[in-house]
Amino acid sequence: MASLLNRADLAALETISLPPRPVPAGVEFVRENEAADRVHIIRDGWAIRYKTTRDGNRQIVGLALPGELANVDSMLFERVDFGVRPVTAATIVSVARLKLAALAAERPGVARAITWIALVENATLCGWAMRIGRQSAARRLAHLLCEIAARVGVDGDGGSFEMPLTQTHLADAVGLTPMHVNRVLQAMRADGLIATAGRKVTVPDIARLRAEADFEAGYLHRPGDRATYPTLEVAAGD
Amino acid sequence: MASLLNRADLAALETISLPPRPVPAGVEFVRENEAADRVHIIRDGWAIRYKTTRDGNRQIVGLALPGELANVDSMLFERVDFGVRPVTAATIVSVARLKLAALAAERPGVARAITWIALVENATLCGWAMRIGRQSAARRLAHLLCEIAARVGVDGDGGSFEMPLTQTHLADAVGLTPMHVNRVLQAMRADGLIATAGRKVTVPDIARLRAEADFEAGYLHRPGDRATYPTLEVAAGD
DNA sequence: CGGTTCGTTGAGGCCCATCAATCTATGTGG
DNA sequence: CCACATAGATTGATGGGCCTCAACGAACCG
Repeated sequence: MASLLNRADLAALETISLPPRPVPAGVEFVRENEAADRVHIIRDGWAIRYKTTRDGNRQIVGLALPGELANVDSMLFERVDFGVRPVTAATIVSVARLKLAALAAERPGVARAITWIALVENATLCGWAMRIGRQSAARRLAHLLCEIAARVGVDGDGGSFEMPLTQTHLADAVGLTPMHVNRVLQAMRADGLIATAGRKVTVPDIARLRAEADFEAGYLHRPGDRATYPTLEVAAGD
Repeated sequence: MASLLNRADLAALETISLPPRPVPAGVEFVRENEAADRVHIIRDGWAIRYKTTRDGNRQIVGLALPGELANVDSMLFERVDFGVRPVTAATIVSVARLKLAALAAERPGVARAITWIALVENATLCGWAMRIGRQSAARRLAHLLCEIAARVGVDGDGGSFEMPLTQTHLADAVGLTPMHVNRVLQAMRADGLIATAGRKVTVPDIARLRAEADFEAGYLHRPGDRATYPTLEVAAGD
């Protein structure tokens, strides 16, 4: 969010933001199928967006990492149809949805940033749908790990990162059972595609993992790919 | 699109729109993984958004029906990572992406409509991901039919509608093979959940189909659910 | 140090994919 | 108006990827 706004827009956003608030791990701070009157920014920790089926299964439909919005949808929709909860203890900053909508109406830069965020989520979800529908368990998992690595900024061989998701979370993200995720991860470790130690994941050869996953980072539109950011208008202030 | 804009915004949009253009069935007018410098509105006909895997499989990630945008993403992203093609012969109206972005920067109502559209696509994609990842073939198909019925405005028992998608399209939308789709549709017809005649689908008992599909229309945020549309600002002009 | 969450292992089975035809519509040109 | 081409729908046999059920091991934590 912040990196998409110039200084003035950011200051205006801070004016309407509530003070940071801690949320314990696992507490559903956006309730599935209930009204949500605030949009939340994850300041610290990881959160999952998920939907639950009537028969009790869960599908994770997105991750929110530090600096990202948990529920943009709430800006325009009174009711979101997914839940959000932190995986780890988290800190969030909240904004009343109508205030955010009003700010977006006043400030084109804010409106643009919101649209940008929504469209990146869109592209990400398209990819998830394609992989869940059309690719093997191994490829889905490899891709999820590539996506996470890219989002936490790991981009070279031997890079490692903290990965607070359990195998059950991974399963819910890629549409598998935890048992199968476990077996596939074992195979990936045996192949040397990844190494794990506790909650830390290491990628010895990122090109190989990406080849296995058929991963290309473009859809994430990360800062640094500013080639794709139209120069028409405001750029980041700093 | 039109129904989300007031008269003035709509007029402004028309100012920058190119004249309507026919596109034959099956012609990919937005190329997967290539630059797209225009946003297209489907005036007539149905189009599919899809992604292709390296090994040649296809996953449909969205439908664009008359009045809808084919590729909102192109407003902000130079390159989209999905392709779009009409299923039937279609007519489209195009707008240069930078002109649309500029219009959105000038007119909050346009920006809001674009965001609205992006967020509805988001909610729809979340649902698709959940069903592909977590639900049975029968439920996925039933839900897709419910969604289509809702989007074409069929809402009562015995309603019927033209459905130009082939069984292969349906398979690509729900992540199955055409053969399996065929078998599941046969079962649904035998159960009396649907009836088909050529390209026409009839739903004898929509409540039963929706129960089978676990369908709730809320996520589509259709006009008529205006309860969810914040009154903060512009409403439709007519 | 007992409870709880997470990871791991194994056996068995089902849902849906794969491969391979055949059948049916629709349309086209001679 | 019919022979033919082509796309789409249908059917059957077989197999595999992943699920289900059911434990057990390991790590964490108060």
